[in-house]
Amino acid sequence: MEQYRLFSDEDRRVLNDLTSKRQRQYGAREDIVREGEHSPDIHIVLTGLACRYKLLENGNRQIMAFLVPGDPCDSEIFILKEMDHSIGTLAPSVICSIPGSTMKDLLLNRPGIALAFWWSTLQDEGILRERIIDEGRRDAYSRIAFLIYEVLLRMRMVGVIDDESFEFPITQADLADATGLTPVHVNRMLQRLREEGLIAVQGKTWTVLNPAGLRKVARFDPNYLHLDRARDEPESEAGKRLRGLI
Amino acid sequence: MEQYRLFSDEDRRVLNDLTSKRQRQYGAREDIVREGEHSPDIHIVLTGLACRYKLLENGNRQIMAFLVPGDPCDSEIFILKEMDHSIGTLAPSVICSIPGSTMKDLLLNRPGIALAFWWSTLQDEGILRERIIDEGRRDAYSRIAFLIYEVLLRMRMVGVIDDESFEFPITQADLADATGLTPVHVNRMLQRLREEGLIAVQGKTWTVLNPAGLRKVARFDPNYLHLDRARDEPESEAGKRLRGLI
DNA sequence: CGACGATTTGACCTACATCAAAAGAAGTGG
DNA sequence: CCACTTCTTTTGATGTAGGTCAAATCGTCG
Repeated sequence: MEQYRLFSDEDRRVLNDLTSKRQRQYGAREDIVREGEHSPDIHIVLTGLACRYKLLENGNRQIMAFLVPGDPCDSEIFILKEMDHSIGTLAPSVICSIPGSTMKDLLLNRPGIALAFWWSTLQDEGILRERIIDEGRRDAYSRIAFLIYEVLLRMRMVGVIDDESFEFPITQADLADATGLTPVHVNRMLQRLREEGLIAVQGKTWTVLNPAGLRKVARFDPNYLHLDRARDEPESEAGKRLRGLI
Repeated sequence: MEQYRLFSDEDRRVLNDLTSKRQRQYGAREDIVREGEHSPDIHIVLTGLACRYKLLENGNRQIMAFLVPGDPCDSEIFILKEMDHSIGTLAPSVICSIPGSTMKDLLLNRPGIALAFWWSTLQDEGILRERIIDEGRRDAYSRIAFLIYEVLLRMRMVGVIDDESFEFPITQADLADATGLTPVHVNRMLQRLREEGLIAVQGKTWTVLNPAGLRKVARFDPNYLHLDRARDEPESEAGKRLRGLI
């Protein structure tokens, strides 16, 4: 979250405090909150990989967003009666939870932290909107390229990687659920991306061999991630490092 | 916004005050804020119809959301350096603006109003997620049915209509931009919806002849709109009226 | 009335889906 | 360490929803 603004020492202390308590280890493919339940807490992914998804009547699953370390899952969700989607892990992950009452307090009484959460929400919305464009107007090949490029960037943003390789413990079927394609077609598009020398996959480790090429195929414009920081805020070190990539 | 929670008299007064100032009349197809600009204010649609959209490199336009009267456009957007999408009217509309500084103040110092804005943001996100499912997993016919049903419901929510007819001054090309289909195909699907006796369109007035039928075709589950109000909040009159429909 | 945008129709084409089966990986237990 | 199951990836053949292109009709507004 510090991507967006520098916290005061006090804010940072409060956040570190909160996230170090109430941690829980999840296995792969476990639900954190389920559609229809009320979620009294909010959750933050600390390590691993999670996603928002929804199961459809016909048994299909649509993954609507990936959640990488540092991502808060719905900072305001506790005010709702029930979840309109589920959140689950894709890989073994550590998730921490913060009680809704504490969140409410933070959002109303700690402007610095509230601002960071707002930024995160806005970024989330941006990502959702971009996915709509993706599905509406990009073909399968660019769509998958886009998704991979976005994950690369987000993993770099939060500092879990430093180069072009990242752990992405996901199956092609998951990717199909996220892109609205069939697993078969995802497979063919991935083959093409590999043939073109854009990416390489060994086991769960994905490597972007040609970031510029992948970005071009994806027609990726990172403005929706709002990496340019808030107005009138000094740039963080992490931000500077990231700028090399985009 | 009162859909979500009842305001105190004081909150209502503040909001009425703010929205009655700084109103501006827009024609059809005018931009309110453009991608790339910084938006120091937030906007609220008072009458008419607006949308969020993005122009793509190839000239295509993707409409990502419709904004009906009462909808705040990005309550927190003023904290960002620049917009990642544009907001424009589809029909002549009255839009009011609230300065970012005032918004910040409201969000931090008026819990009642802040809560209503949070709810609106969460609903927005829900709508975006639903659109992703729509494009990813529903066929063209249900997709259009879904969109129409959602608009009907949202118009009823905010009380601009009382029955199954509503002003929806949109072209089939707009609808194509919103669904990720071609105008030609939108046309054929609309014909089918009319043949099946589900809807009728005369000019800019759309009528849902068979709400239950349309809802079934759309496989519409309204949980993502969170009409069930907040936890532990008494139900509003508007909410009760609406419940008949869903 | 003329003109320009919106809707409609028809013919044809392609990206992706569907179905089915083979070939690899990878985990499990003996 | 090997047989066995089960999940994942890959390949091939075939089908179809929706795209593309082009022209005709319909509305509406100056």
